[in-house]
Amino acid sequence: MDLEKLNYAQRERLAFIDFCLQFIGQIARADLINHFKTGLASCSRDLTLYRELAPNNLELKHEDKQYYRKNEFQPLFTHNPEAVLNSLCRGFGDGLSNGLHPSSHCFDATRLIHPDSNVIATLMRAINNKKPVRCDYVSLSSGESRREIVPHSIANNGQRWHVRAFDRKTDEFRDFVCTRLQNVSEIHQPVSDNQLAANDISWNNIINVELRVHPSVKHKKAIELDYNMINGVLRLEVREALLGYLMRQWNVDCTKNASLEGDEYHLWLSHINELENVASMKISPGYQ
Amino acid sequence: MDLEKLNYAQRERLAFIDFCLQFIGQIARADLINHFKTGLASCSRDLTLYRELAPNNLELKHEDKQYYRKNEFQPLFTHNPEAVLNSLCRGFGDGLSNGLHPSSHCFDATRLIHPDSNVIATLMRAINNKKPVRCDYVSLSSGESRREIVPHSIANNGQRWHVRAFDRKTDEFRDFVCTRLQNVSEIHQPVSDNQLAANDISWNNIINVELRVHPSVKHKKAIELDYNMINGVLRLEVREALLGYLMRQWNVDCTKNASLEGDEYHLWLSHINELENVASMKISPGYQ
DNA sequence: AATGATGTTATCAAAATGATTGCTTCTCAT
DNA sequence: ATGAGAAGCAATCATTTTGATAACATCATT
Repeated sequence: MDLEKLNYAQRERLAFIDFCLQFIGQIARADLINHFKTGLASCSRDLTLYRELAPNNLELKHEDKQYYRKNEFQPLFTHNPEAVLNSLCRGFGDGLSNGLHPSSHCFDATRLIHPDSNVIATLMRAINNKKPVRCDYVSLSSGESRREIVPHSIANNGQRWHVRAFDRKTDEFRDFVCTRLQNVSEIHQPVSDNQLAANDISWNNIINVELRVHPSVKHKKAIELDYNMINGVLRLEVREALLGYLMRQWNVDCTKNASLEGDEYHLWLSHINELENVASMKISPGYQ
Repeated sequence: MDLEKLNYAQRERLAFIDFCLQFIGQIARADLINHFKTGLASCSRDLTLYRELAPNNLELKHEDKQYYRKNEFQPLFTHNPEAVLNSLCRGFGDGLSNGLHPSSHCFDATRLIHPDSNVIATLMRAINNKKPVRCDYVSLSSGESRREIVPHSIANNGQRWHVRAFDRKTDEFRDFVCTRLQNVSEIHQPVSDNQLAANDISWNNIINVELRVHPSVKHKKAIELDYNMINGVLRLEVREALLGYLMRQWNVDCTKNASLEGDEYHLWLSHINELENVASMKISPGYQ
């Protein structure tokens, strides 16, 4: 029997069983019924099929009529850690949210900023259509104003979702915070080439940086483990436009001699291939 | 025709169509085939069904043989913004990762710390089973040591995934960074009550805090929009044990008179119902 | 005007699913 | 210790869904 030959729905249910066994340790028929709104007999069939594919993965305990993960468990599916944690926090099953929380013991960081789904939708479509967008924007520095922007990407900077766009007011590419956009609407006009992503130099410029454990850290190994460093070094390629955010998000000490003090500095920027003219770096801890 | 009456797989495909129209603006049969590995005729059926359910949502453009979102579009499914952005960045379709990235224009913040999937699995199962765990832990303050801990929750503090657990070495509840745990294995022994979640006082204690726009911010409205504040106030209920992380994650100025300087301080802690003895607050910006 | 790519519709066979039944196993309360 | 109850299993059959195929439609391109 081959996993590939099964249909999407069947694979999905098997993956669910696999997931529950691995990350919860147990599964009952009722869980499957709840999640997939499937019939009773189907669940038995699914469990039987799973058992055939992986006989050593589970066993039924009659005390509580649940299937338990056996020690010899070998996952049938590869579970990406990020996706797993997301599933545990928010519920398994993207797209259709049927509210089943696999775990009440897993908590993602509190998000205080929630972009509006319609704003995201309008922006994403405009990006896809290569069309400009008209909106009211409330800037931190200059307050509210009506704008025309030509968006090309959406990115999270660790705190907020930004849209990267050509700003027709200032004639340059800038980041706009998604939650500060209001009354967004696509403009059905063509866009001149110079306002498209290909011309956003600091977006397209990839910077190589090298991070090391901050010298003030007592037990280097802890940080090396966190960042999965090889020989104490973590090499990254980052868009120039996003570099400053990254440094701030991860509290990277950007002084030349790692001279910042504070428990939060676990990393130090030990090398960067272009230090000059990286505008986004101005928000980095200790930069110049 | 009623959405509820359709089976899971069918609803999923309709949700996918709905999602693509709303957040990409278009969809072709090939996209469905790619994603669900479904037959050709099925896709036509799905699109036909979708059209029956929402005749004004899409139209076929023959120039490129794609279905396009119409202006009158009304979503058939509710798309949670967080889930949407996740889908755009990582691909639609949890559980089964078939690698279809709906968008190459959407980027989540760079994650530099990736917990090991097996460690998470072992921890989650131990939590569910209320069992202790033996592991090697590399602490920032005291280095490497063998430990026994009794975990009860996993939480992200904005940067890292932590496991909240009773530490048998220090006889108190503590946070352990998931990536610093090695050689993790469940101990098949019962746990005494005082080591279980119910006894983790600072975890169970919910603190009420009130955040306001930092007085140094020029255009208050921008921040109010970000945090969807009501009358300039954002009220939160936070676990005491996590409060300090939250304050640091969101750069909340925790001085009494909002006296911290720096562009990153958008928020100010204007009220807290218990200020004394909140140990986790010691990492908060400007606390005491 | 022919060609090719893609979508549509109809039809039929194959596969998956739902529902029902009778059975088993084990726990728990009596 | 024993019978009721809960949950799972396996077999069967009806129903629904899906896959495959073919004939046709539409439009852009050449």
